[in-house]
Amino acid sequence: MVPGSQISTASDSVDSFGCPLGKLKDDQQILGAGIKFYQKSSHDPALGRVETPATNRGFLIGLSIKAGHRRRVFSQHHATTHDFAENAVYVRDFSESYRADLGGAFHFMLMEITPASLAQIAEGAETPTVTRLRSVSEEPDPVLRGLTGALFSKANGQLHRSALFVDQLSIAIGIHLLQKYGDGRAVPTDSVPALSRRREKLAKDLLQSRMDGDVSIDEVASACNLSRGTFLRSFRETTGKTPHQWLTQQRVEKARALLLDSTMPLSEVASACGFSDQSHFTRVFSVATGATPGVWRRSRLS
DNA sequence: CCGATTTACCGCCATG
DNA sequence: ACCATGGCGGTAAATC
Repeated sequence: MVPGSQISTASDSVDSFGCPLGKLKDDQQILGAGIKFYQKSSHDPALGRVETPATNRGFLIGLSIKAGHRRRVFSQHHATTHDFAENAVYVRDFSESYRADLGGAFHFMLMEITPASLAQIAEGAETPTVTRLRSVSEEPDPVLRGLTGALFSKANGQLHRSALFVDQLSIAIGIHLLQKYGDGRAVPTDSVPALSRRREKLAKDLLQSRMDGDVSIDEVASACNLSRGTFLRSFRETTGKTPHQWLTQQRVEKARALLLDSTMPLSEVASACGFSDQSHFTRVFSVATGATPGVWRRSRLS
């Protein structure tokens, strides 16, 4: 099961992520147990366009080592800009095509993992089986930074070549990825039934209404004709999150929008998103985004 | 599914 | 005035 490790340096014109290699100053690869690791960097502020068609390669996790990278990601009808702080992580699904313009310095750890490898790691780790990761952009992950840093660390001026070192560490990284980015669904565990489509929508709508009004979990559960306990379990099964975590995510998303296209002071943004208090808002937002609301807003206004 | 227990979050305040 | 950080108690949420 262990493929061992090897290190290579590619030299084609475009790497496996559609990135023009001539612009890359540093490009290293390590094959771990079920995960491919890359470290890539460039100082060229105009890296140009990256494009990958939809494939079945699984998932790509990117970790920005240094702040200052920026990319504009194009989807069907619109484009979004992302600024990467230090240790910011993005996760994307290779089954969706990807097109982006890169800018600013670029220093990334990249990890590629297939659904099969995810399942295998989950099995060995006695965690709920997960074969998918949720899409993420710009979440801080210092733990992942530490782990991948160790992987690419140098001993005696050279990268570790011990297969055992690489394999064990890659498994540890895999477990971390599962726990932090796994999206709980897609496993037919009939012991924990998923929420029906209808109930899922109902529950989410009710939770949303809580942005201003007030709904308790008990009310949502009974609206779904479920006991509190089974509702919580099923909700987690289908969304991978607790109702609260899910709601918090919605609130932060709304806050991001308001911060960008309004000049409301933070205290107003806070209450508009269901945070009754500025300090609490700042705290939650920072955890979710990696930057305080004020810093985040200013960094987006240029 | 229910009840007990633990955890987390929220709101409030103080402070720089 | 505005924003960031931190402590703290009560309570809803989540787990067992």
